[in-house]
Amino acid sequence: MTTARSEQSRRVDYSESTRNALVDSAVTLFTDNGYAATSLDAVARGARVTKGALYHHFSGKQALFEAAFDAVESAVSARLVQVVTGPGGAWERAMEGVRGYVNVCLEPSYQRIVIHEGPVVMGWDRWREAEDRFSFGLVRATLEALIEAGEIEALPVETTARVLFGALSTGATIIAGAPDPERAGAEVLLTIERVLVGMRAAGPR
Amino acid sequence: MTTARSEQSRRVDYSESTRNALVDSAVTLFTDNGYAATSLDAVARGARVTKGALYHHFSGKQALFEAAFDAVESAVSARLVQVVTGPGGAWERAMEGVRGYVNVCLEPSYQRIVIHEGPVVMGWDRWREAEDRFSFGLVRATLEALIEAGEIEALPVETTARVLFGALSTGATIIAGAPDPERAGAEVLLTIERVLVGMRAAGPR
DNA sequence: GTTTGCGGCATACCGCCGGTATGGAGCACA
DNA sequence: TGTGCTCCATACCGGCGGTATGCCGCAAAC
Repeated sequence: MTTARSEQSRRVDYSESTRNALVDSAVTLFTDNGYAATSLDAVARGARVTKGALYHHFSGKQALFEAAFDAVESAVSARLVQVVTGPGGAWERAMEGVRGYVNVCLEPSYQRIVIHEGPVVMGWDRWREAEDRFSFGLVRATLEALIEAGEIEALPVETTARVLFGALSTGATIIAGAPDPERAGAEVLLTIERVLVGMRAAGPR
Repeated sequence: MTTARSEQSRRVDYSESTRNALVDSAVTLFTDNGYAATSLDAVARGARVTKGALYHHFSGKQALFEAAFDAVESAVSARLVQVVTGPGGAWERAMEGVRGYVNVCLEPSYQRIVIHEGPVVMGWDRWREAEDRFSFGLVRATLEALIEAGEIEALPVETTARVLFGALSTGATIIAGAPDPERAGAEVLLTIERVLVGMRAAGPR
């Protein structure tokens, strides 16, 4: 790692590092205090720079939020892809994906920045676009795989995937806010599984 | 209606009227521009008063939002109760309730204030409490009725109701944002119905 | 009818925060 | 060694949530 990045000049190294520090600081503060209650001065302080640096790298508070959003989503998606593309049949991989996604939703950063504040801060349309490239895209792909494998009967993929995605994130929110997360997690998984099994319908295997 | 309210003094009539005007103005502006982009001066102007009046009736912006929230929810709940307590068996009433709720979710005020910004502005815990007294309470009660009538097999009511509620509101959001709401509405209803039918499971009738 | 109290609201003002304008420091390239 | 451009700091502005203060008029007390 010491001699890496030798391709680019030292100057852009510094710049990248500053930008990353700003994003990290933003993720932390947005997660802890929410978008509205987080001041840009605080974000800059957390990255040990001033607002001038922040406005050099980002056009404004919204753009900073979107950068934080992308950072969280990228990390999460990378992990989920591993789970969903593992060994086993389509059904097993899907169920494994459900478990994996619920786990992801338990992380405070994902829950607050991506699920809760994302649609409000970015606007629902833009949030929807962004989601297509990340975790929702995975849910949709998994559902398509299930249909292609004949595990569940054909249905409007886009709509079903959206509704399922909503059910999943809602479930994860329940778990995170429950007094007994262990128990709540089991119940949520059972509920989602029951829904999927119900869709298995006519001739599953 | 002319001689109504004769019990209370003219002064409190004025006060109530002012308060209602503020809430109405808040509902309109929060719906159109969202919480963050709505200034209290604008709300006051919309009610043809000043910020002094606003702060006399409400402790701050959050309290004003909650008043708007309650106003929207009250109107909606009243309508939904009519639908759910209509004639017919438990299953029919439930399906009718689903259709009714999806319709409710199509109203911009309900969608933006209650579903989208509510959890963010009020905080998820407080939003959850408030919801118990309104539309979520209805979903839960309907689900309980279904179980009691033996239409679907027993399951953890609270969790299932929450997940179902999430699926419903997500579905409504899809419809509202779809290029062809007619078609999207049909698909969402079909999806939710299929989920519920899947739960009907073992031996309903 | 006069006085007194107080609820209902307007006006003026403060501090914080998002955003902008400006300038300086240092690397790259000629 | 100039020259330009990237990267960032400093200083400042305007808007908005929130507060302090005071007036106006109804209503009860006498």
